[in-house]
Amino acid sequence: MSSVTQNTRAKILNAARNLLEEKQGIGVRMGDIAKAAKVSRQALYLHFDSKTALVSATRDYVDQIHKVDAQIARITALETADLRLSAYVTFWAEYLPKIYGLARALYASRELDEASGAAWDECMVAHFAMCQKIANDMGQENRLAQGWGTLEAAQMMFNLLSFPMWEALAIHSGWSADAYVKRMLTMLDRGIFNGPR
Amino acid sequence: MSSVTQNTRAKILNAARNLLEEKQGIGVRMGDIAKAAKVSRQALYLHFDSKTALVSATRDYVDQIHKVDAQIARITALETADLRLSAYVTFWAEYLPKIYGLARALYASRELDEASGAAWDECMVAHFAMCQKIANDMGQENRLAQGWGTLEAAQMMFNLLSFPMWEALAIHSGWSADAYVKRMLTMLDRGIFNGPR
DNA sequence: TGAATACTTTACACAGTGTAAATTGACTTA
DNA sequence: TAAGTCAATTTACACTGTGTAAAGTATTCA
Repeated sequence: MSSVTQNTRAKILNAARNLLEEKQGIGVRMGDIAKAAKVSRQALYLHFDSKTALVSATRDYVDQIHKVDAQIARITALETADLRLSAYVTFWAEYLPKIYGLARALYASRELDEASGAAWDECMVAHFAMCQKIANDMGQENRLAQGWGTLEAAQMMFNLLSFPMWEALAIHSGWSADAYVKRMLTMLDRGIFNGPR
Repeated sequence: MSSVTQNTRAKILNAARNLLEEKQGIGVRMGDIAKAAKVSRQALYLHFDSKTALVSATRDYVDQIHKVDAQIARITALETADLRLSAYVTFWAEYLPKIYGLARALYASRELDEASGAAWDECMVAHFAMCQKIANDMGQENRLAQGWGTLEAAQMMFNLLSFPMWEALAIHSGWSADAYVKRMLTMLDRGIFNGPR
């Protein structure tokens, strides 16, 4: 009757999510997730083909919880490219800490197996699309600084806002979210785009 | 008589270097290196404690071949911070492709074991020191833009010139070394430092 | 002759992922 | 109540790659 009747798939996804965040994405084994979800390790393979598939599904699940799609839509609907840019960087700085463990797990195994790499790339598609859109809009508004095409601008922006860059600055160097946003916008505004207006 | 009498350690280091570059740092096993060096897999452990130690030693060896120390000394000796900055970015853009496989191998295993992480960090110490030095010099010359302290400037510079950033732009996005240098200098000059003079 | 050195050979322990198959228990349907 | 279905469990094992251990071989040196 009550929502206690959680199905196994959801139990696994929750356990995976909690464990990945708790351990910051490193050294989480299938057996650990199974134990946390109170199912057998084999049950995991009944629902997901591989560890990569599980982590990937967990990311989708978390994105759903955070209503990422709606947030992106909101940002896309903003009036000017400037507004979209700063809203997006702000969103990004709030989003990354929420999925840190998950992102780290995916990013770390990215090089090791084919499937992980693909899973990571898939995550990054939406991010790159947004960067491309903003760079495009800036181009339309004639705001690209000397020496930048829209593609190169998008690529630089994409990498400036990449996960490893955020991790290095926010986690390892201890920058606050505000400092991160402010300085990233500074770099973008001064480096790639012509000052507002 | 001839230099054919290469000792085993050197044979292993050469094999490791060639294989790592050839395979771009991914999927190179101890057995593969042994085979390439024409020694037994166990001989590797006679000379190096672990795979991480071997890769790390290979990096030292390659740095020696490329006379990295001398290059760094040359750059440090330049007159102005501006000259040092552009010489360093140029050096970096020439150096990274030469050690791509090696760097990728170290970077990828960085998260997995303690020792690899330490080995990577050790590589990065010199890089960060140079960034710090340049940011410092810029500060001395009163060239830091509004909103940047020397530490934050050094951190941003360090990460802008990080391996994953270079890899993304030069390898994945296909930027030429020239384009990389030019755009990085643009970002640094406009984003962090006040224009020349 | 005999000891030291450097390497080889063979064997194995260990971790973690993924597969396979037989078994259990609960719920459905006739 | 019996048969059938489905999800999960249990147990066992294959596989990969790193690292360890120990006995054997070949060369050099004294």
